[in-house]
Amino acid sequence: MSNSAGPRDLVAQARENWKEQGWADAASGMAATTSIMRAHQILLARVDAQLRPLNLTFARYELLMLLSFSRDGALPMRVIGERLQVHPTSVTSAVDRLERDALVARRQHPTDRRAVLVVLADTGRKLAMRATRRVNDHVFLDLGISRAAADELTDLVNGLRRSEGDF
Amino acid sequence: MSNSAGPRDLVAQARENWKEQGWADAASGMAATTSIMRAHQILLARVDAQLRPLNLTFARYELLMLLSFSRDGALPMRVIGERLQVHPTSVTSAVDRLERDALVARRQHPTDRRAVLVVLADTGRKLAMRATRRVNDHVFLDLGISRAAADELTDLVNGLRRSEGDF
DNA sequence: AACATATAGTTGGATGTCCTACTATTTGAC
DNA sequence: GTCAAATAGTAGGACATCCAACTATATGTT
Repeated sequence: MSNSAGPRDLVAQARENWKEQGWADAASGMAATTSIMRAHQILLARVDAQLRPLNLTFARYELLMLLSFSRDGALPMRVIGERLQVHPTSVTSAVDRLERDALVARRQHPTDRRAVLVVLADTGRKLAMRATRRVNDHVFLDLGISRAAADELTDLVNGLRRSEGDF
Repeated sequence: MSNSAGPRDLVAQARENWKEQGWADAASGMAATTSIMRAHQILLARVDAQLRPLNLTFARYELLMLLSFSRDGALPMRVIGERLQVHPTSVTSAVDRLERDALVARRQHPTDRRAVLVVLADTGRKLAMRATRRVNDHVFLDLGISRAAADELTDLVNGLRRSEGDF
């Protein structure tokens, strides 16, 4: 019946389906999960659209920013993976591409010969600044929801992150 | 100084960095975006962990469920892409793998020779049911936040989706 | 010291997402 | 009716993510 024209709320639709099937007690979790997936897709697309002209992606941008905020502009691969909470192989992949573009370089760790230091190059630092201006101005400054709503969103996700042992 | 041991809140850390750099007005958007990225990673990992034993992923599970809720257990590729809000090539990719596992089949569209109908196989319908039980019981039923919080989260994301023209 | 165990990174492979380009078919304007 | 423009799918490619397996190095226990 709500099958008129135009875009419906697909999450609400799914929630109704869940209730009809007798899974009402899982509906909130399903709806929240589906919502997060869509929010991720929307925000990643917005950020990547701003970074594309700079030949960057959100993953690589985050890595550059992490380095630029670090004391020496250099961190071991392992620490990068910990901070960004991604798999070691994802760090390898991102650093490969950043190094290919001469934005970072791999260096020997001074004391641990297993470890690899990733050092931020000047070009990398400058590009990260340009990228930040773009994402701040065109994405973060106005997400399309109020600043209070954005903060609430962050708070609610904090609960989820806590349940995952993030802090 | 908050550089003690143990896991800190990396989003909060980033927010502080943003303020220090004079980007305070973009901090809420940055924090919310980063939070969504992490929430996505957490929830996708939980769901996929439940689906892996069934040889499914969230993307393919969603497609199976979409078909199972459809009137005839069949939809054109284009409609699937619209409903799941993914690129046509992502639908092709998912259907390829579902078809490989004999969970769906491609059929000719009755009136449009360009179009492809994806029809749900019995095995696909049964597997979708098993999968739903798993994700409901082990993920959706308890996200690690209260049901009210999950609903608030969905509401806040609704604002973002509205700003994207989702409905 | 010597060996078992843990840790740091990389490689190879599977999957998902998007983009661009291309083919086939349908629609719509003239 | 004809032909340009729109639409449906697919192919190929770039990237990101994870997992499993492997190498090299460090640690710690005896």
